[in-house]
Amino acid sequence: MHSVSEENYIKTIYHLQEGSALVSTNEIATRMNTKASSVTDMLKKLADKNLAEYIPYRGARLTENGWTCAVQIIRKHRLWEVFLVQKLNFAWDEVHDVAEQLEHIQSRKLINELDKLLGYPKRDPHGDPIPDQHGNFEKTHKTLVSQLNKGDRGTLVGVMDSSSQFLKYLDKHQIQLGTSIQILDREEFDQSFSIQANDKTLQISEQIADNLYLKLQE
Amino acid sequence: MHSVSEENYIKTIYHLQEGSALVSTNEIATRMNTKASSVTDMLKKLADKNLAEYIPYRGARLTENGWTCAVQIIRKHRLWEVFLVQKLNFAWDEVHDVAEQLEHIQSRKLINELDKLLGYPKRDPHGDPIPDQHGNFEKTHKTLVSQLNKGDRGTLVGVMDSSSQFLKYLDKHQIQLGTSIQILDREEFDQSFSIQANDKTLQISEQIADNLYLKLQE
DNA sequence: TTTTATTTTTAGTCTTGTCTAAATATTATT
DNA sequence: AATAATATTTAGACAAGACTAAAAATAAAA
Repeated sequence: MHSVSEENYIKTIYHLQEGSALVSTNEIATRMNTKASSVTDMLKKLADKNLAEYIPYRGARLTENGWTCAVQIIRKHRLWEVFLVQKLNFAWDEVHDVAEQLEHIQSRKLINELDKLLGYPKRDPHGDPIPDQHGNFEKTHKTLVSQLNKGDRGTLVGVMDSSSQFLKYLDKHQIQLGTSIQILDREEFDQSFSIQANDKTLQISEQIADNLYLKLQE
Repeated sequence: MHSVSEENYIKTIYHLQEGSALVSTNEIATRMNTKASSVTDMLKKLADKNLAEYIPYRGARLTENGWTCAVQIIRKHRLWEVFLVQKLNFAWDEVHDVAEQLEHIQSRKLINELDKLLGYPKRDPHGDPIPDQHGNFEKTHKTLVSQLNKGDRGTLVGVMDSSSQFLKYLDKHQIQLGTSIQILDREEFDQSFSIQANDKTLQISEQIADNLYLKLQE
């Protein structure tokens, strides 16, 4: 088995890695609130264990092994999130920290039974897909609001940032997964948007538009 | 918060401590499969944090603080055990190791909501009482079979050893919590017992008799 | 293409928790 | 009460993970 630390690095690399590109030491350090030197140390360890490929001064990427491992951690994280919301009355902005602890519990049976208890959910409370036992999961095709144009419409299917702060903002404006959203206007000056949600018009900053994923209506 | 290691020591001392007596370094070491020297180190740490009172060469006992902490860990452990059995189809001999991991998850809300989900159970799957939020729990008065005499009878309310091995033995003989047991005879030679359970007569060794708790019938 | 700035790595240190081996206390035995 | 046996502590070492500061490599700018 892998240590909690190793698992956290694997998860982080997974999230930062796009395709087969290398992830830089600094990116990992920033994301994990740690120092680049610590990352270097760990990348060597992960490479030794054949979980990542590490090219000095260039960065790292997950191996097949590492990828499999990452997907299982993410499966656990997301299933626990569903559990917390569905069974334990957590709000969607409260689940992340606890799930971060729970995702490291080691027990195949535990996680598969949890999956069954929850009815084999396909999505977590933030709209992210949940891998099954074999690591397969739906690829969502979703677009950031910040990349849309006037007139586009769709429904909210995910959020980029799942910090409590951001989710509370959405709650305040009654925006949740499934909410129908239309782009009314785009302000060139500050890249802010005017959108329609819940029959109300709302001004959102570029930063917010950068964290909302829509599934477009064709 | 306390580290996982600290929590494990606190829990162990709690289980070994009878009344306000001191628990010896060696007892702790044996129970935890570790070395006496490691225990000494940790006892100093726990004393510094005011979780235990440590008297060199004499042993240690929990402080008020340590006791409160222990009870909360035990509350978590036992609630998770109930969850695993009731909601995730675990057998009573499968829960211990996983609960041992889960008991260290830090979230007040998590554990209280879990308690609610389970209907505020009073006992875990091995018959041990579950402390409430405030640390209060039923004191069971129970007696080890090994201390009973010919003719005594009662119902099984708990087991001392909750290892998978032992519990599987009980399963094999269809002995479970609530099973009515009568002491038919006691063999002076090897301290073994002849008991009646489920309308069947069974010979049990002293070791087994040492791990079964009965609530006596008056 | 040098020079400068940034990124990454190395070297050395620290903390937590563990271990072994040796030293010291305590308990049991004669 | 002296000696033997057992229990406990100290001293020193190690592994995992993290950090700082300095060195080396890469990227950007002049």
